[in-house]
Amino acid sequence: MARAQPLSDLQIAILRVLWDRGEATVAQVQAALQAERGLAHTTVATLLSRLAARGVVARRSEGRQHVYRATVEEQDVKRSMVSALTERLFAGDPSALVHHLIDEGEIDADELTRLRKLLAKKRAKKGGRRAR
Amino acid sequence: MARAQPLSDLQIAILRVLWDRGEATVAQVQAALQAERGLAHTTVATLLSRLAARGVVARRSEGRQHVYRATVEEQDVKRSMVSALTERLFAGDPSALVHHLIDEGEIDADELTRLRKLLAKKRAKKGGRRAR
DNA sequence: AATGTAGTAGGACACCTGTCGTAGACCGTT
DNA sequence: AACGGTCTACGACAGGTGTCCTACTACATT
Repeated sequence: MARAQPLSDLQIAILRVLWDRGEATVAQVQAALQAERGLAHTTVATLLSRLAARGVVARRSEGRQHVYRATVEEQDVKRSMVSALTERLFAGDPSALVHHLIDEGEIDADELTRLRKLLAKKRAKKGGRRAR
Repeated sequence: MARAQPLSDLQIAILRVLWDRGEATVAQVQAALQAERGLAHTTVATLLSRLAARGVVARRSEGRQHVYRATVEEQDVKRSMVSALTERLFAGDPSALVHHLIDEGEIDADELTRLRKLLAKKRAKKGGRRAR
C-alpha cells in the first residue's frame, strides 16, 4: 500500500470525490469541485495525473477517457494526517488535542458523553483490537 | 494580529522554539533544532527572515545579531490548524475528529473521563465564555 | 592596525503545487 | 471525407519551501 505522503488541501478535495464515488472521470471530478473551486478541466486532469504518478490514485481507460480511483484509504489518510498534526502541535499526545478542542468550546459535555458511550460499545464488541 | 497562513512543519518547529523561549537568536534556534534536523546556520537564518517577512515573527537587533520572537500565538495557530484539518477531513465536525481518535484507539475511557472532568471544571469556573 | 570570527544579506537551486494553454488523438455527424 | 467536439498529453510558469553558499560587515583580540 502506498504510504500517505503529505497531501495538500486540493489533493484531499480530489480524493474526497473519489472516495465518495468510488471512481470518477476527470470531468466528473471537475464538476464535483466546480462549486468550491472553479478549476479548468485541464487543471483537474493535471492534478489527477500527478496523483497517479505518485501512486495515490490509479486509473483505467474506458474508451477515450480515464476513470480514476483512489488507492489510499480515507481511513489511512485520516490517521496519518491526524497523527502528523498531533505530533507537530501537541507533542504527539492525542488527549492534548481533545483537550484543545474542549478549551476552544468545540466539544461540549453532551458530545463527550455520547462519545464515551460509543467507546464503551466499541470496547464491548471488539474488546480492544488495536493493542499498542 | 497577523492571520495564521498555513505553516509548514519546519516553520512550526521553529515557532515552537520561539514559543518555548519567548525569544531566540538564529544560533539558539539552530541549536534547538539540531537534534531533530541538522540545519545549517544560514538555513535557519533564511527561514527566520522569511517568517519575519510574512509577519509571523518579529525581530530586534541586539548588537550584531537578531533576536526573534513569534508574533502569532501558539493557541491561535493550533486553533486554525486544527480547524483546517477538521474542515478538510471531517467535514468541519470536531466530534467526528474525536470519534476518529477513539476508533483508532488513541483515546481510551480513562482519558475521556479525565477530559470530561476537566470540561466540567472549566464550565463551573467560567460558565461558558465562548458562546458561538 | 591586522586578523580572524560571528553574523546577516542576498542569491541560487531544485522540487512541489496550483493553474492553464496548446497540440494532437479520436469519434460521431454531416 | 471533412468538421467539430471531447479528451488526454505536455509544457509552461509563478509562488512557496527547504537548503546552502558566498559576500560583506562589524567586532574583539593580538
